[in-house]
Amino acid sequence: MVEKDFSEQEHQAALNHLKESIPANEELESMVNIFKAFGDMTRVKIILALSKTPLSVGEIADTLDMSQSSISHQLSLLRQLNLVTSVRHGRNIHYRLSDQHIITIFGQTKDHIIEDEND
Amino acid sequence: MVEKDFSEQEHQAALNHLKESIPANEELESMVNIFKAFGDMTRVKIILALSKTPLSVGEIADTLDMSQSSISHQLSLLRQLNLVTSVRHGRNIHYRLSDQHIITIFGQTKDHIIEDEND
DNA sequence: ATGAAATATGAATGAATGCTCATATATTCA
DNA sequence: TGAATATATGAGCATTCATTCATATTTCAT
Repeated sequence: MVEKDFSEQEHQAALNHLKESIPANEELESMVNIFKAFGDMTRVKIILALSKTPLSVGEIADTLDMSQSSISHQLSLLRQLNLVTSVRHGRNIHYRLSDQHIITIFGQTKDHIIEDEND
Repeated sequence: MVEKDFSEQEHQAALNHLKESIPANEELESMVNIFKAFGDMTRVKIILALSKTPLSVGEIADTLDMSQSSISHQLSLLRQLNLVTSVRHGRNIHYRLSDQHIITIFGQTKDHIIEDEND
């Protein structure tokens, strides 16, 4: 095979610029961290619960049948990533999703899965 | 506080149905697994590279400056999740994204991050 | 002030995970 | 067939991570 066909040429062109086209670690890290946050059943459930209504830590723990401590740890992580915000109301602290974008991403992913099942 | 105000009533109503409104583990698991896959720098880079052009294992390893073995292991995981597909071409195996949905999800997440930086 | 209730936090532990190394498998070519 | 090239795979190791347990902190009620 002396001559490459056209699509092979395209491939070569893409290959040449590929290395530079991939963003540096620092730029990708926040995205990766958000996906990491979504990659845990407990956190996904917390987020789904908060998508219905703001909730206190205790309410989330009750809803998910999990310990207060575990939920609190996870909320702390979600808060660090700005995925949730918290406001104290008396003895309770109300957590809510920081933006609705999150739910859109969930929906998009569900779409991917559904498309997948139709094979 | 004898009477609850209106938004408090809404909250109670939401709380009552909350437990049932959260999907069972089996239904969430595939979503969580996809997010887990996206929650790793190497796999994100592989996906971004494949979003430009189909690539062989070796080409990916070269592009990302990582070992053949490591890339192959990760590709195997991405394949299990139907995020990529592979076709053998002679000695090489060409990997490609199984659908463009994936890139949409990445974009959506980037939007979330950008919105976030404008606080 | 004091006790109770809600939440946060640090340390410890077991499980999951990513990489490496060695090796197996598959394909081409001479 | 046999050597070379590309990819896959299993075991081992170090690290990360989710939960638990014990305890600290904050706020309310009395």
